[in-house]
Amino acid sequence: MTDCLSCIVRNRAICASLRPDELLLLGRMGRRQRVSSGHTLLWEGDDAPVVANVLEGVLKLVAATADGREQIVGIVFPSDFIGRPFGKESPYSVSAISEAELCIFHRDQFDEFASDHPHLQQKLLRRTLAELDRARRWMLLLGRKSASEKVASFLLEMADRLSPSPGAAVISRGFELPFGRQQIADILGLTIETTSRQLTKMRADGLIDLPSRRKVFINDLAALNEMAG
Amino acid sequence: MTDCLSCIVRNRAICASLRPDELLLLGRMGRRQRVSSGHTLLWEGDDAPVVANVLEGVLKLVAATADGREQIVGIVFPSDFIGRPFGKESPYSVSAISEAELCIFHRDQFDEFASDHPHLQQKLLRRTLAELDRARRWMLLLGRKSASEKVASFLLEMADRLSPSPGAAVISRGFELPFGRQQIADILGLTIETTSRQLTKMRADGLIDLPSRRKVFINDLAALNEMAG
DNA sequence: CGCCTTCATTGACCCTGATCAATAAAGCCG
DNA sequence: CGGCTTTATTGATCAGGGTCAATGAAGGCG
Repeated sequence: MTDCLSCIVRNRAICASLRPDELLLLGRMGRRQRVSSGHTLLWEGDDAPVVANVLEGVLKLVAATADGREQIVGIVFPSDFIGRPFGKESPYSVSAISEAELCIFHRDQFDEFASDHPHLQQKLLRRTLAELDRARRWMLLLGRKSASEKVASFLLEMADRLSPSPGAAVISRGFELPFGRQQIADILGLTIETTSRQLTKMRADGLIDLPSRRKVFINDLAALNEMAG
Repeated sequence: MTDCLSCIVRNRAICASLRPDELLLLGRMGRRQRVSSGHTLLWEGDDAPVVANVLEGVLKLVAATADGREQIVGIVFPSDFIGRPFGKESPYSVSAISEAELCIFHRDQFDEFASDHPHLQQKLLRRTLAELDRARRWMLLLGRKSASEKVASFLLEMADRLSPSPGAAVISRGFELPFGRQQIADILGLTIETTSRQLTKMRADGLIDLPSRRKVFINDLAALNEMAG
């Protein structure tokens, strides 16, 4: 079974409004694919003939300067969308930062399907607007916040986005970041050293615990919120 | 005549796909409004009961930290859209930075109209995707570029966006920025002093001319491109 | 025209975060 | 387990850009 019905069906955020026959049609258009951590699906500036729906895993969107400095401009979690419907080339590269499972569509085919299904298009619009809001809040962080404010904001955002259900007590149970230190630095517009120092200081001050490289416990949520500004 | 048909009709980017009767209906829903420079239409965090279409003038989208640092997260030119279709509260404030003329719609009414007109919704989706791409390129600038790279990138982007028609030789004729120095600083995540020093240096190096406070001539486009990275 | 306000430029100094370099701790695999 | 690679931490130093302060130039208006 090469189609992608099961993954589409699971993605209720996008497809809740489709009828069963429409769902079936969309599912048949998709192709399931596993990608391994570190693999780059799309390169910045290349033609992007596909869009995809993320089932499992985490991916990053990376923009880079000519001399190799990198900025992560988006983080893609399960049920998020990759690629540029109605677009041509991808303005950033897309790489998996963990094992991931995708449902891939030919862009033209998907665009056509979307054009014929206003409800799907409306869902896409809502998600894109939400993503734009998130990007803009991130611009405030990148342009105006200090290193400590950046790291505190990052931990709070991750505690929120990594919660399986909204309001779940992911904070009290701690959580596991899908990123290494360099990737956190690339998200925050910092160096790996500054990121590490800030985390170490927050642990020393008792705000957080770092039981392993990627695990985080938040001890003092109020102080962290204060710190994030 | 309080309706807004003429301004809607002019906005071909959004409305090119609507039939004449649909256009008329949409035009009747809108209300024309002039706003003066400096006036804030929407406040960050407030409920935003309207969306609007910009006819004339320039507006800024501003996000701010609790202690008052500001970052401009979007610039709104004529034919652009303001507000958050399908959203509730505005995550940033919207202020006019020049005399502006808008066509304002009640959000609920507009949402309903959009839901019934897939072509309009598709246009909105395309614009939102383009805006998201722009925001993400800006994140690279904010997170990873030096002051001189930021200012050079800014001048090039403005030369491009202020061209009346794509490819028009706005560069050779020079152009007038709709921003003061503080606003440029707020766009680039710099201070006004650093912005001023960079511009002065570029003029001293012969890359640009600054015949008046807001006018810019680009003398050496290649060098500026090089500098922008 | 001349006063006054706003906006921009320039200078001196300092601090945050980058850079360079060394060490330490985890993961990986035979 | 022990060697090897990758990733993270820590230290020392430096510089880009922020901060504070003064000056200068434009625009607004009676």
